[in-house]
Amino acid sequence: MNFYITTPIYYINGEPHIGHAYASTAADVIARFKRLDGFNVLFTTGTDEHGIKVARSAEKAGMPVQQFSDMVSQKFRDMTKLMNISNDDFIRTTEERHIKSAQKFWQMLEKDIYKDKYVGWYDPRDETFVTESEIVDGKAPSGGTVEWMEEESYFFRLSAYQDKLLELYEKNPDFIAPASRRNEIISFVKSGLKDLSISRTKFDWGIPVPGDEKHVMYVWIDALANYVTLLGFPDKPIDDMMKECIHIVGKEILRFHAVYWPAFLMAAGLPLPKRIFAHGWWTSEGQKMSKSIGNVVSPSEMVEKYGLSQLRYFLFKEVRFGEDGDFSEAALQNRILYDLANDLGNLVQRVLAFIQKLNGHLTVDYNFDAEAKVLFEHSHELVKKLRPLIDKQDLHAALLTVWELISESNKFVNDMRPWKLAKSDTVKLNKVLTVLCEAIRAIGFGVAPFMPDTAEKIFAYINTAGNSFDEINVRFTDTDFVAPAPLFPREK
RNA sequence: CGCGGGGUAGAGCAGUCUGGUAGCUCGUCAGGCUCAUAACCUGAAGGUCGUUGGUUCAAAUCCUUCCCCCGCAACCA
Repeated sequence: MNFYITTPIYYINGEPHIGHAYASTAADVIARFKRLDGFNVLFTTGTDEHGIKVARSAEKAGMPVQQFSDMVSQKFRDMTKLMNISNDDFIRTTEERHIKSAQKFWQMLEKDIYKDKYVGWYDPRDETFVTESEIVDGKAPSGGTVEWMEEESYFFRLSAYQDKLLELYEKNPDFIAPASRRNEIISFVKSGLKDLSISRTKFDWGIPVPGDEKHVMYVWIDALANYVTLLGFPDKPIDDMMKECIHIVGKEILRFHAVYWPAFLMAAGLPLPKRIFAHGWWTSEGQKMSKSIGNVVSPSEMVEKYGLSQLRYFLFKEVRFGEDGDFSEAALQNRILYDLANDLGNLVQRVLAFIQKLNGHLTVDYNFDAEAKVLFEHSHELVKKLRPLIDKQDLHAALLTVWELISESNKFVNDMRPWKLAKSDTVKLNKVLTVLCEAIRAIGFGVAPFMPDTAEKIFAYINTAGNSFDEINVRFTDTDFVAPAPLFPREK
């Protein structure tokens, strides 16, 4: 079974911050889950490098634009590494393979492309045309100063796709998620689609339009085409992967992905992705992230201060995926202390340290009593419960589900009192410890997509490879375990 | 008449689409356990679900009146 998941390709006009890390990590969690579940996964990310804004930023930085792009793109690559993102590929829109792909893509749209003259106001900040009514004091809605434009431009017949798009949304209720976003897009499309200007002549930092080299492609055609470039388009067939594709995007670029992109694909006669999922935005300590307030959250700072697993966990536990949320260090500290140290870390420690007291040897006994049987079954059901949640990108609910098993296991220890059994009933003790190892292994797999390095430690303690969910069905055998160290030590 | 989101225990939130004993996390109080990172487990207190009127046998949930808060400017997911 194939599975294709993408992050947005990040526009290199600024530095990577927590928002980029968030989108990439979300896609990473899903990709890792799917790999553990046996899927043939393609997981991609990259940078979007063309357009007048990048050209101007390079100018401001006093660098040749290509050199500027190389530099900023590298920062995004570094962020990917920092967050332990397991992407299979990293695309840059300035690469040869992409230029070729985007040009071919353009040619496949040609039946819906016509040349006309555009006269009116242009907002260079958003790279969009604005109407008179949108302009206030010479500024566009984005706040950018508008410029008068009178130029020849190619147009895409977007208006011709209005009904087809509405039909698409109708027939595939899950094409756009979460549902609230879907409604926004539908009402936008219903309000009427105008043809889209898709080329520029005012600057040349872009992909040349095939056959008319004084035009450069509109950045969004260029950027969206990355998703087919990554599949080897135009040299390889893309259908099998594209149909299984989930695009993770920020809510601010949902329109491009949920309206323009499927319209382009329909025009090109290419298959559509399965779903566009729009995530929400983070505020920082209750306020909008802003350079002037100085509260932009830096992923590298947070990783350094709190740890990678800790940060990754927080991003999906604190807020339901798809909604907006607030990033606060106090909240992060609480989650680390309560959820990670007290619940998860302490469970692993109390069980494995106890086994160390018994000479570090686990004597397996699967003839479970009623209580152990229940925990055993719940452990084996965990992945089954997670699967549908991951498939609807409900990462928050997935974590809650894992934590239910953690709580149940902690309660089980309290109820069974293995420290008493060690003195009175070693037969029962072995059963209790065996099922607890089963639970810990299941929890390790539940946590693995979110916190790969924490899962690795857990697996090392219980002699598990951790490469596939199938390992859950393999029974433990009598083994010596190494002494565990606390997973999330409290501060001294 | 601009658009959107929100007002549910001390705090942060779920539940509202598909009406039917108000739930979660943290905090507070009491108890249990002593294996474990003073961690873990159990119980209790605490809410007339912003306001008005209505529909209904029944409304946090549907319709209606009004009030309040936050975004919609910038770097940006």
